[in-house]
Amino acid sequence: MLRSRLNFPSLTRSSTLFHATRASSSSTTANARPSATNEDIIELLRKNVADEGALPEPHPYKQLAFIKAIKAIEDLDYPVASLKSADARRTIIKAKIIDGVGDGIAQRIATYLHDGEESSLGSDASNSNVSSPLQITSVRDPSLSSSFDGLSSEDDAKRAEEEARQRVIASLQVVPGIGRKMATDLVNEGCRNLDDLQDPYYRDLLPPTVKIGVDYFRHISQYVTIEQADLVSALIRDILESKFEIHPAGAYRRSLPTSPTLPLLFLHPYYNPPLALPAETPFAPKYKGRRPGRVGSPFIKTKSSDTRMHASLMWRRILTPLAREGVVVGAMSQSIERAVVVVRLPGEGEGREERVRGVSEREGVFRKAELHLAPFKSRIPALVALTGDGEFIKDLQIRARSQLMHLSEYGLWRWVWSFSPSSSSNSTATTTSQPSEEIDSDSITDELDEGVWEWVDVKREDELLEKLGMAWVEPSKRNFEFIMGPGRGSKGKRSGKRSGEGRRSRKVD
DNA sequence: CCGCTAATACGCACCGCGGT
DNA sequence: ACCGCGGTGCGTATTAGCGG
Repeated sequence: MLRSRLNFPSLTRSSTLFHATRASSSSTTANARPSATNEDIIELLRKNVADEGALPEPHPYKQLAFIKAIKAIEDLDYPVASLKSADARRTIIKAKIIDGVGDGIAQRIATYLHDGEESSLGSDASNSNVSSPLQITSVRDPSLSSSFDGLSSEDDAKRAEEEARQRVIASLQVVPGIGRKMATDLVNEGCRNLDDLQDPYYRDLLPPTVKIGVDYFRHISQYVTIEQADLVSALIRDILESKFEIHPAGAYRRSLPTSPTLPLLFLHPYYNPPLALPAETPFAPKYKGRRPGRVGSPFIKTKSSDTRMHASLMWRRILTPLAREGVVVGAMSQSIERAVVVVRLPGEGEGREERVRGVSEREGVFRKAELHLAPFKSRIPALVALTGDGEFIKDLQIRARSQLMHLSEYGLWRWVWSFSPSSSSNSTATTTSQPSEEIDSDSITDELDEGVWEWVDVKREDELLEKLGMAWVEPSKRNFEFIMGPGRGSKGKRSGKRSGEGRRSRKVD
């Protein structure tokens, strides 16, 4: 039961079930007529088996599918009718949480449950009164057209109505994961404010990650203090197996008093996958100068199929134990090497019981954390990359490139030519092969791309900085964005830069 | 017909840029 | 200084294809 409150993929089935049954029992009392028993449904499916068998060429797997569904429904400990929704289309979706029930059988069940009502499959009778844009106005101003018949006042009303609508759309977007599109859709469905999102009707429309956002956005929009960060990291260290090395990074490691999120770096000696070489040669940069778009945040965020995800260390040894211990409440995004989660701060002297209860009662203080799992051999570059800040990293990467090296959160590589400069007849080749030469990507021809990236092992942070020609910089002094200031750097819109110290000359070499 | 996987489509957030 | 636009990357939802 506790587990079913989580929104991780492997638990999606049970959690959906949890919400579905509760939702229907609480909100659909008006139209729910759970007269149809599970036996009725089974009877219906038995008939389907027989019908299929009566055909000249019965489809064996089809029959098998019906039989499998019958078995599943027999084992159910709740009435299928409780999955019935006001909208037949949503009944179909809900019915599919039963094992062995897919599109076809779900449709049959829904048709059966909704039989006799106007709103059968295909027609949207039940939907029309919800999706109408007039829903908002009819709620806000029931006497819209009846009391006034002057044209101008009607126009005014319309304008006011549209403004109200836009206000609602804007207000919904404070929830992380809800943008313009989703907010507009929700309003079109009749959602009138943030509180409505708690209603199972709208909740069911949200992807799991956004549900977490809805539940906790008031918490996770608040900054994490140093004390809170210490509290959480200590508890996590305590819970996870001791082989894990855990480093709080980001603004916390830079000694800023607060930060919008808590980045945690996890290292485990067994997690040490082979690394891909840098994708680009030093002479074929995808972009000249600064890369467009936002600065990528470290570590793999790309897709990971459910099965791979659940086999992963991130899932089995980090997220699962932390959820079980009442620390991780839910995930807003997750992949093999990176998860953005909501964590609950442990209360004074709380044990596991109290923490878990706090999570299920939604009592306590919740904050956002980023969990990064790095390959063990990437320990140092990962630590540097996660400590930041952006300008400091950018500076390091520019230095690396100027020395024909490549720095990422995964490692440091040195470019080595695969041909000997003396054997080349091309004169430009010999000159540009000197690492000290200035790189001018325009004048370089393709043949010069021939070379390989060679791994540069670094054991300590100062070693990495030194290899890039930089003297040691304390983590607390790596707030370069602050130093750049409004004069040089383009943006000064970070709100969490109230700390006046950390001033440091930009020239570090 | 179900359920799994891989490929594809889509939505969102964010950044830089140019217009105001 | 601010706003809207377009491009980019990320993550999720959706779809197609296939074995059972």
